[in-house]
Amino acid sequence: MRSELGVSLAYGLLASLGQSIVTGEFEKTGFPTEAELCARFGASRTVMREAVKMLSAKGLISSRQRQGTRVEPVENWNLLDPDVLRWLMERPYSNKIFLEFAQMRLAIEPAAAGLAAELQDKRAIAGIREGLQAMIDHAGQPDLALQADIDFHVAILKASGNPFFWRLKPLITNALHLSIQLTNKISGHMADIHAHEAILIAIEKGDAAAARKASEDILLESLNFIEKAQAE
Amino acid sequence: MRSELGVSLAYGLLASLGQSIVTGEFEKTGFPTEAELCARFGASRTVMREAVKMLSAKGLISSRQRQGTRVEPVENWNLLDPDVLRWLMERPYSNKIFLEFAQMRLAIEPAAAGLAAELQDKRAIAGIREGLQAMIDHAGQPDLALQADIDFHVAILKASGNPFFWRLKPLITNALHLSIQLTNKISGHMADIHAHEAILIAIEKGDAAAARKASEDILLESLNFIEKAQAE
DNA sequence: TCTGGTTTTAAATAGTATTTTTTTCTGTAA
DNA sequence: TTACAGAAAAAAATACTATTTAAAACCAGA
Repeated sequence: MRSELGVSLAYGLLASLGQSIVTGEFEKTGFPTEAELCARFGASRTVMREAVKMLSAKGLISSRQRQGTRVEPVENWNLLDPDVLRWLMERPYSNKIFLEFAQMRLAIEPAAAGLAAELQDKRAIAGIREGLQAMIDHAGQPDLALQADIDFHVAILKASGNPFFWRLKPLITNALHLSIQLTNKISGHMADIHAHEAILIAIEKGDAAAARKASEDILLESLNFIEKAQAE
Repeated sequence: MRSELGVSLAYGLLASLGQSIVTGEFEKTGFPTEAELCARFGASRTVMREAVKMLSAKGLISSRQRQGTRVEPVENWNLLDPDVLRWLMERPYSNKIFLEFAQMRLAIEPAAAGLAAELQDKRAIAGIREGLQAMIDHAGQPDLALQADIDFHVAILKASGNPFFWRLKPLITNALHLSIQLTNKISGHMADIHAHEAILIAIEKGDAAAARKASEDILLESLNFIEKAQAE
């Protein structure tokens, strides 16, 4: 059996099961046995086991002989795994995750901006500038502007030179995608170009403290905005 | 064929291959084909494919029909995956990763301490206090003291109430394990109990700014220490 | 408490399907 | 006759199916 859309069958099952797990679909019933899963999806046991193994590699489930497979408690999930993060986003989101994202960004991004100012990786800094320029160029087109906004913030992670910061890219990306859904509800809101530019200028000058501060300012403003929107 | 030590065969292969990948063992030769891997490890194709699928779930490799399996560039690895992190640690470490860990801790931990002060989760704060007490009790025993130190810092992540912070536990744990190897070389060095207590007190008082500051102080001191040690 | 049966995952084995690269062949034009 | 283009065939690798056996853990009954 061939899955839709070019993805392999195992990856299709991975995505399907992953989403089901994060939406709590198996909370009451428990995770099905291999045989049940095969029957439900019309796949062979081998390929189903591959999907199950991938899920267990991401911490979502664990299997033991005779006992079956069960969904792990959320605290064992690899929340920073790009796939897990995406599945979490694809379900109807709660206000809580909004706040959690904002808190993470507030920890990560100013630090990354500070490191970028110290490291002075010209090539990476050029990437930040490109993001800013795209934000300016596409100010009228929400979709493109959002992508440019994301590119800008992600470029800062990259410019930090620390691969661990860089790996938080999916989290930042999702956070921005989410927050735009919220801010778009407020009429006429758009990203503050000048505030973004302030980060870039500080990084280019090599002023780490100013870069941290400028990044923090944007994020606090955004947090403020989120809280106001949620109060309504 | 049964693997050593009770772990299932697939997980044994996962660990073995994972380590080989992060140590760059396949850089020159390219990743072997399924058939070669089976021959080398004396395992069936099924179980080998399960291991390979888990590795690809962690971003370390990718497979395509006809083309074989290849190791992904490092930037695609899920560095924050606990397994990947552990494999990275099990290879001879470089000074670079030391610094990268310290940078991450400096971003994460003060933020977590600040959130913990705001949230006032009494139960979780009690966990921090237990860690501190264990540090005091086992001051003379390096192994136990290290574990207590780790427990203390990890408890702060938990007390932040943000599951994304909590998920960075493996990173903090590894960072502390690594840094103790370094600091132990310096005669008579031991964790500064008073500095740790300052974080706890600030959190208990609900003083987020002070908690952030106290956490930052410890980490900067530790960073300082690392730089001094590396200079030698 | 032991023992045997049952259930469920773990692993092995063998074979088919699919995809993509490489090679080979062939026909046509110079 | 040679050169080249395009088509066809072959090959190599993973993707998937099917089936069987093994091992572990639980449960029931003696």
